[in-house]
Amino acid sequence: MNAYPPLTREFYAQHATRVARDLLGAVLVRRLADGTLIRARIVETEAYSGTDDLASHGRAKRTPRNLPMYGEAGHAYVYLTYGMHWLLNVVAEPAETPAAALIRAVEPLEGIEHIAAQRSGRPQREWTSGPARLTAALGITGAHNKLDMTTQDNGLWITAGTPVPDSAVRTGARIGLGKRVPEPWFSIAWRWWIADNPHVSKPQFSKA
DNA sequence: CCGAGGATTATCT
DNA sequence: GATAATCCTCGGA
Repeated sequence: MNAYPPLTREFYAQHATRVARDLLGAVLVRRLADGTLIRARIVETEAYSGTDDLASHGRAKRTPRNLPMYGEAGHAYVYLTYGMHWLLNVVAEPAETPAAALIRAVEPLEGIEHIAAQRSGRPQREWTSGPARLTAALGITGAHNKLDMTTQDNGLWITAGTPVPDSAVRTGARIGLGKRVPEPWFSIAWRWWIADNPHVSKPQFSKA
């Protein structure tokens, strides 16, 4: 019965960098209202952690938008960027510590037809290779903000997959940060992806 | 192949 | 009023 059990709150309560690293290879699961099941392997993530991380929404104070980052680990933090794109994060670390892991890219495993329909007209490798592309493909919006992802009840959770060994993991600077983000935050290697995976958004800034 | 620029709006200063 | 954890299209090489 309980296929695809959600990752535990204890897992998400770890430091955002550990959560982001270990989410590689895990499987994002989405169950639509009509029962359609979509599964996609996580192939790229980023970490945002603490009030001193000047690239994070948690850098300043508590605001209505970043409030979920201060909440309980394992909940979704979904927000709109550039006025049109939804980005999915999972809250990490204990409550009161603003931290989250951004899901940047996934590899479709199941529910391919549904994904293709949402991303029609585009080549397959662009279906879910980007943080806003995957939310569009899986139908994730602001309606999912703050939902608990340690239960299947909300139709959105992550289950364990085949672990990815360090030898297959690459790291680099986070993508898309504003020009005014100071070092070391601008260049810190808080982005993780699976080497040679075609669904990664921008594999080029390679680094072991 | 690549770089430039537009889309579009909630949120913060 | 400016910005933004992005994506897409278009023009040029």
